[in-house]
Amino acid sequence: MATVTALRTSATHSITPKPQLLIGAPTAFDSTLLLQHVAPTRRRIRSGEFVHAGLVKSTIASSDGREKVTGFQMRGALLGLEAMAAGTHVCDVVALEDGEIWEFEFARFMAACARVPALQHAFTATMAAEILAERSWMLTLGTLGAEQRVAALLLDFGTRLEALGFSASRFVLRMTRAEIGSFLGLQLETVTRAMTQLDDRGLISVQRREIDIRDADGLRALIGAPSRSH
Amino acid sequence: MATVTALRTSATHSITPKPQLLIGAPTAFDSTLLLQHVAPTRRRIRSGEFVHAGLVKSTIASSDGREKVTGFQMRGALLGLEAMAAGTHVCDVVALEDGEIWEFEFARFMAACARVPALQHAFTATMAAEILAERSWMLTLGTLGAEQRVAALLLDFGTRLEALGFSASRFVLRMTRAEIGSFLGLQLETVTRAMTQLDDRGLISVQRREIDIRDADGLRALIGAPSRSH
DNA sequence: CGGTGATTTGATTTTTCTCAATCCGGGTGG
DNA sequence: CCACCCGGATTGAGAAAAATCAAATCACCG
Repeated sequence: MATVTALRTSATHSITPKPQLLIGAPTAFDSTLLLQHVAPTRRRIRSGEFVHAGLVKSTIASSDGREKVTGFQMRGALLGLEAMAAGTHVCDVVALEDGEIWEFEFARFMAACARVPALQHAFTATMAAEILAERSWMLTLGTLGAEQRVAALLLDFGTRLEALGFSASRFVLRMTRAEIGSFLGLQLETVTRAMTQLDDRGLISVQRREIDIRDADGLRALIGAPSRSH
Repeated sequence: MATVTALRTSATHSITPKPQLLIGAPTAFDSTLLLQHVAPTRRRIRSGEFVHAGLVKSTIASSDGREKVTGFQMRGALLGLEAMAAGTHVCDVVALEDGEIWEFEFARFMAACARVPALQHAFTATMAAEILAERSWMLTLGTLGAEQRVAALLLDFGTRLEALGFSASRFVLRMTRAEIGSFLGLQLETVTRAMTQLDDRGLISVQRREIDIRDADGLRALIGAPSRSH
C-alpha cells in the first residue's frame, strides 16, 4: 500500500490542531529509521478525507478565496514542512486515492531527530529534496508556456512513478484537469488543449485520464527550448 | 550594515565547494545565538559578487539556459536552505548592494543545532517562515494578473523594509525591471506598464526606481479580488 | 558631452482566458 | 436491461492579457 510522509502542525478542517507528523512507508525517507525512534499511530483513510497515501494533492488558499494546488505527492514524499512554523496553517492535503498513513507528533519527532543523527540527516535530506523540487517547478511555471508545462508534468509523473516501480510511460492520472490546471497555473481547457496538441504531435497518447508517453525525448526536447525568455 | 543569513553546501561559480553557512545580522534569525555557538568567518563583499548583504537576489537556472529570480532577500533572511541536500547546487545568490556577510560551515552549524535547542528552534522557525513565504508567492504568481503581482511585490517590500526600520511607503528599488519581471513571471515591459497603471490609478507614485506607496489599502484591495480564477 | 544601460511607450502578434456547447463514461433508478 | 443523469473532458469562437518587436527617452558615468 502506497503511503505518504507528512509533517504538520495544524490545518483548517483536516488535521488535529496539535503539532503532528504524518508519515508512511517512504522511498525518499527512511521510514524504518523513523519507526524505530518515533512511535507512529497507524490510521487508515478513505478517499475524500485529508492526507493519505498513493497520491495526495497539497493546496494553499488565501483569505480572499483564491486557491491553488501546490503539488501532487506520491508515496515517500514529505508533506507539511511549512507547518513547522508553530501554529501557522499553510496548506491542506487531500487524498486523491484510498490509502494509508502513519501519524506522528511533531515534538516527538524533533526529539528523536536530536537523539538520532541518522534520522536528522534523513529528515534534512528529504526536506532539501522537496524544496529543490519546488524551486524547479517555480522555474518551469515562470519560464515555460502551457504545452511545455503539461509536458513537464507528465514527464515528472513518469519519473516518479518509475521510482516507485511502475511504468514511466503508461499511467493513469488521478486528478482532474482542473487540479492539473491549478497546479500549472492554467485553465482546465488550456490543459486539455495542450494535451491534445501533444497527442497530435505524436509525443503522447491521451485518452481522458489514461496517458501513454510515446516520445519522452521529444517531450524533453520540447521543454529544453523555452517559448518565453523571461 | 545590513546582512544576510545564507546557508549553502555548494554552488556553481560563487561559493566554495565545501558545505558552508553564510549568515549575517538577521532580524528573523537570532544571530547572537548563532555567533555564540558557531564561529563565523567575517567577510566583506562587493556588489557584483555572490552573496552579501542589504539586498540579494536568488536565481535558479536550468541546464538549457532558462533562468529565474526566485526571490529578493533582505537582512535577516535565510538563504541556501535547499543546498542542504548534500552536493546539490540549486541556486545562485547575487548581491544587489554592497554589504557584508558572515560565513559558517554547514557541518559545524548542524552540530551546534544539535547541542543548542534554542538554535535549533530558531533555525527551524526561520526555515519554516521562508518556505511559507515562498508558498505564498507561488499562490500569488499562479492566481493573479500582472498588475496585481506588481502590487503584491511592492506591498511585500514595504512590509519587509518596515520590519527593518525603514519606511514602508517610500523606498528605492534595488533591482531592474527585468529582475522584477523574472521573479514575477512577467516581461520587463509588462512590469513597467503595470507600475504605470498603478500610478495612473493613484495607488502609487513611480519615478524610475523610486516608489511611493500612496494607497496601501487600495493595493491590498486590488490583490484581494483576483483577476483569474484557476 | 557622448555613450551606455535602463526605462518607458507604442503597435502588433501570440497566447491564454473566457464563455458556451457538446461529448463521453460511469452510476442510478425504474 | 436500459434510459437518464451528472461530473468531467473536449472542442469551438471570441475576448483579454501578456509577449514581442521597435523606438524613443532618461539618468548616470567617464
